Amino acid sequence: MPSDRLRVLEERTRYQPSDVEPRVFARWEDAGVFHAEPEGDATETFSIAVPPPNVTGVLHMGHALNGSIQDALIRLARMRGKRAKWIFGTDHAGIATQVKVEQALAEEGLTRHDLGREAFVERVWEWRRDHGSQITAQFRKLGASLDYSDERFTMDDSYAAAVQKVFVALYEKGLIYRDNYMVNWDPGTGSAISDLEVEQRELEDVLYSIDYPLASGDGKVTVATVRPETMLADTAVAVNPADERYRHLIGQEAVLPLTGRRIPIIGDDYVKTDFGTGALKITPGHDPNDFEIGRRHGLDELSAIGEDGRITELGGERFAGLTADEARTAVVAALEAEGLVSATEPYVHDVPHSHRSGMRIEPLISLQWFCDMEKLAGPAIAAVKDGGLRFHPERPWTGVYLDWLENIRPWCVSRQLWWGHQLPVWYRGEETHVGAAPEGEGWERDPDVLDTWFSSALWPFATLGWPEETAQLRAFYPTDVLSTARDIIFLWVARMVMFGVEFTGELPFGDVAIHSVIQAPDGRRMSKSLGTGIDPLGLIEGGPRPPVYKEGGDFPAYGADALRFGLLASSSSQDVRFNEERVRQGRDLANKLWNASRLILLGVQEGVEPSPDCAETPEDRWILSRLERITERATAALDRFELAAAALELYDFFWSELCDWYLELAKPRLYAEDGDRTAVSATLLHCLDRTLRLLHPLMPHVTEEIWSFLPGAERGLLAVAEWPAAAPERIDAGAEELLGRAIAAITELRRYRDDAGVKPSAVLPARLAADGYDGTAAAVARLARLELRADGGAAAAEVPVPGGAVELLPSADLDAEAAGARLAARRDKLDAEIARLEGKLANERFVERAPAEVVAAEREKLAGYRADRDRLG
RNA sequence: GGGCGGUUAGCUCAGCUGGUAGAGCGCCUGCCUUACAAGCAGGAGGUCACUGGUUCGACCCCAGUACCGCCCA
Repeated sequence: MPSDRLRVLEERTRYQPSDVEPRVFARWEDAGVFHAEPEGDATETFSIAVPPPNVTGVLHMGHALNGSIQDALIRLARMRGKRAKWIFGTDHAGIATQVKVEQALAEEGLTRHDLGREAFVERVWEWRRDHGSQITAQFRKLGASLDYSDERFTMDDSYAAAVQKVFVALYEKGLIYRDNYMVNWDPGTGSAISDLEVEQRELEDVLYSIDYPLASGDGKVTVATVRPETMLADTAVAVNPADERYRHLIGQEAVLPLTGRRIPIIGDDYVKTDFGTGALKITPGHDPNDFEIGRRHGLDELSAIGEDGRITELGGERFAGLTADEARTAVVAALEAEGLVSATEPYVHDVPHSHRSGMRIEPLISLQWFCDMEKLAGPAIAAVKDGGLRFHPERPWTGVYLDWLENIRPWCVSRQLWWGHQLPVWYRGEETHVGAAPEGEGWERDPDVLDTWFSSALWPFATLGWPEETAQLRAFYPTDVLSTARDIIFLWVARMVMFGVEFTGELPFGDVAIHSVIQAPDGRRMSKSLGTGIDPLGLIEGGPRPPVYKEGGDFPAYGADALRFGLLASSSSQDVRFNEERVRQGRDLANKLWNASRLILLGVQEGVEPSPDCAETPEDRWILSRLERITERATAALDRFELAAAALELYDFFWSELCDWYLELAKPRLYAEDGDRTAVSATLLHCLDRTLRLLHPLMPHVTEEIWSFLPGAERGLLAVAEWPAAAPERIDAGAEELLGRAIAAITELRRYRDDAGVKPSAVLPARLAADGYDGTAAAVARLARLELRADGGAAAAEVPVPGGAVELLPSADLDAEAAGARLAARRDKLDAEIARLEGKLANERFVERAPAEVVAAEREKLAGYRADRDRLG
């Protein structure tokens, strides 16, 4: 009779995550297991700084996967007895948040300019108060053991102080400077954005060939361009000095149509002779490549398009004030009127677009603040080369990281936004002051804010109180691991490393775990705007399938453990398509765990506690041996950041070895009415205890819940139970060999029965004529449904098994003829194998050159096949 | 233009330092066998993209080709 404590186990034949998960999570939080004090014994610490999610964001599949990975690592460390802190917080996400609040304002018919800067920023803070905790709640639903009691925000006062200190320090070192430089102007947000926020999109444009008359009056030079409207700001024509057609023109001048301006014809290797006409109009003010060429040749930098996206006074009365698009039409018309457009052709090319607003980038020369990254990159490169910083998997990400750093470009860090860290820069006339607000009259603060990524580059140490020498900083910095997707290597990883080394003198983390980007099931990018996004909460709690699923219907409530398992099991170094089946596999695993636990916990002898020292049969020794092997393998996989391998190997062990074989083998002893069931009970409980520990980092809720039913003295929470150390001395090769035979024999016999059409319930009389079944014969007989006898006369059929055969005796349930087809097929297969091996072994070169153990193994295989073949007759 | 990755069962993906390929789902046959039908037993299904090379032996190493994808310019 189960005690009251176990009643729920008896009643529930299906595991219900929705009942369990919130309850278990509350237990962890109430016990304070997520919080790590920086003080205490000198035991080891372990920390991970969560890549801060956008404060206004919602949990997406990337968060869910990354959260599952980090949580597994943190939980593993916690179980190892380390003071494990998963640093929690959110990012103010300048552009994204500002856009969101502006959209809300728009619904009231307002713009941020109606409110003014101060009121607008206050509005954003309000928004943050109202919506900022959403993603926190979602991380909790995932079971993430973040230290929620110690939350950071990149706009906290202390964090802002850190940002300012970094800015000022870099400025004083000359690494931050103000310059007129070409930037990616995003007309959508009205701000400059960094190179990393630009994405290339393929677009069909028209390539125009335009004639520029030579100033000498003697002929013309024809240039090709997709942006004719920028010609108003042309300051040169360039040709390749190696180009025979044009070489003689270098040094001459052309007359810029519509304006009459005379511009030089220059020679530059950049010009491709086989593209377009081989002559290039140079517009340093509106094209990044032209900008570089312009600087090389000392050309003027004119702006025909302003920050408002309209033609400047450079366009004269005819064009000034037009949008760039309108100007294109007008300029082409004007050129055509003068007969200067000599050709047009469709042209498909990559065009930069804002990752933020989706609008086409307008390259402009603009006065911005830049960070010179070259000096900072040196130590970041060295960190990888001297092994202090390790990527997992090493390839190809180490190379990607190094390539970027080795070709690093200045970083435009100012943004024309209101929400963010306003630059600590003041101007008065020609004076510039950088730092705290200056004394005196007439200073005006630079209205721009810093790129959000500038502040997130400080995340691993600013969250711990830097620049103050806090206890937290001492205990938890450097952090141990940064886990993220490949698309964030430059945005976060590299910059965190650069700033970490520069300001703390230490790498912010030693290991970088790069995980898959999860694509939509149809292979496209997962994105809300494409309608290809899948909400992780919909999988945890159930809900309608999003539009990517044509078949529609609802997701069942798979639960957080199922989602975690599914994501971890399908994540590798490659990008992967989201696979609902893996989540289902996770749910099935949770259910199987629940039910295996029911079998064990409701079946064991009362008062017995888990113990690995009670083996009394070969199968006991076998499962204890297997348990040590999986412990070793799973631990190694986790330590190598191979979460998928850990998940799948644990699944395999639990399902295919523990459940399919050991539980079945143990049942007779477990159910025995008389006698002492201590040994089998203790061993079963030990198997369960160990399995729960091993699976806990991956599936924390279900394992914690089952843990609470394990017998024994006050066990405490699984979340802080000890991670098992592998005990190699329990590996028992003899038992593994013995059970390997038994399992193979049972499988062989079942196959025979099935092929011979024997009723599943029939128990066949049989005689064992094989060696190596000491202590397992009874189990073989039971699981293959045989009744073993010593006599019985002539066999009706022989089934080859390792070490010999099982002779099936005549009985009403056995129609030996029915197995004929199968036997014939098996003979054929054996004949083919024998022929193949004979051929291989007859090859002198193989016998001579292959390692002796390989040859011996092949010989042994051949002998085995021949013996089986003989038995089949 | 430069670089990186992929191509393995119907689908989604594993496959460690070369020794005749695996999982989940799907499919077929049987099972309500007292933990689990979200289950159990058995089965079918693969010229590992293509072409050469190295090797006793290649999914794995090398060279090239095709297609798909990503990053950088």
